[in-house]
Amino acid sequence: MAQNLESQLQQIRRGADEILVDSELVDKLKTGRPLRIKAGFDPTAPDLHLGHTVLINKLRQFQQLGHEVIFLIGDFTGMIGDPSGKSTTRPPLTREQVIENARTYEKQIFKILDPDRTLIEFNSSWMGEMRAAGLIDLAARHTVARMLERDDFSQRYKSNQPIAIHEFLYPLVQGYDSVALRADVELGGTDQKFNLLVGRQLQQAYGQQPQIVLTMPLLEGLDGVQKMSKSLDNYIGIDEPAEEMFGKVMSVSDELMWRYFELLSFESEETINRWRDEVQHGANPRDIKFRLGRELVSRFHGEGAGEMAQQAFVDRFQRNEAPEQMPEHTLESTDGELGIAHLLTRAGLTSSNSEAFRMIGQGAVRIDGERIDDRNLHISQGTTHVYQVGKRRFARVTLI
RNA sequence: GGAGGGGUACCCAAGCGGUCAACGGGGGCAGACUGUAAAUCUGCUGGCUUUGCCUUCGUAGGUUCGAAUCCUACCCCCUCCA
Repeated sequence: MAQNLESQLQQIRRGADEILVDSELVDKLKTGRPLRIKAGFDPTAPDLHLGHTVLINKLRQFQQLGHEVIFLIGDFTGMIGDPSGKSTTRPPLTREQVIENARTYEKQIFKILDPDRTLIEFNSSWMGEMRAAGLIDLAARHTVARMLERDDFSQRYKSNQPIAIHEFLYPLVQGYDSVALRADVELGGTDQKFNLLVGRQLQQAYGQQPQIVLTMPLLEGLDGVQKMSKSLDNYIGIDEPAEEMFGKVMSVSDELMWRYFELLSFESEETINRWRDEVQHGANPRDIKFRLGRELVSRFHGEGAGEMAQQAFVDRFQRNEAPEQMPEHTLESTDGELGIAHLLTRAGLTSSNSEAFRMIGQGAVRIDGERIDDRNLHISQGTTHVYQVGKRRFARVTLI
């Protein structure tokens, strides 16, 4: 199972932002024993998106290289609330929320990780046992000055915003998790660097070899600029319908596509480089993007789902066909008919009559595939048509 | 506690008595084009019983023929000083 050192290192480094300390990683790999790879997840975000999977993919890679993966669900720390990058104190989650979210995590990650070679741990299992004396002992191993090195803490401290004592405990507890698990390597996003380094420091304080810290970049969202996040609505959720997911991948710019390949694809770097080369020599980037879409959709929706999603995409956007599945509505007419604008709005295709009129004016509205331009069109009772606004909004409406 | 600056549409940001449903940018949507829901170009981006009407510029009043623009009070944010 163990591959030669150079090849392992090359794979591990792929996409990584930083490896601290690289030479120590080499030493650990040289021992030939399976390393214990830790990654912690704060169970506050039960719906994973592709941004989260960057880290999980890296875990999978370690797994395939024969190492032992520990997926740590921070159910205990989740009750504290990670202050990283936040300017204000976060409200803690309730016990029930944490447990609920943790279950969702477990369900989702095995679309990527091999369940037989993944150890799932909850940090409540040791933190819940820890007595106050233990916690104070832990707190004694780190200093306030070092805590204040962290940028967000120092910002808040300087600008006189409150920092509750428990927020200092978060990095300590996360670091202690590495002690409890005897982690060899810990993965995290670049925003986790400080916490990960506390782990190194604590491990040494408890007489262990410090873990290697490997940070992964935060994946850019669909806009290509800001990090993928739900609140910015620039994300691809791993639970999204196949066609939706495929479409969103296709909407990624040609440039950003390569970033997605690097961080999300399981194809080898050589293969990806070859495709990049092909595009430079005139190949259509769309076809390469198709591959990415197929790979990702199949990963989350099962073998063959990617091909089907691609076919649906081609039918819809290249041949301009209506999708097979669309919302159905039955609307009541007034005086035996209904104005087109009202119909579109009541069918949910436009958000207001004014918008409906605008769409008609822009030539965006089709009935059974025929473009209409009469804003005063009335549809008569007893008819069923497929109404379309733009390329993506469809509904089959029956008027009674 | 003192001094000053500011709150405008999804976001940023102009406007400072009528020509303002409100410049510009971002985002979003649509159209064209296209080898893609890439890129590029163009348009749209309050509502309605839609070519006319109604409601918006922190909140509530007031002045005026007429206010986002002036006045009063209140709420909220920011900067500096203590």
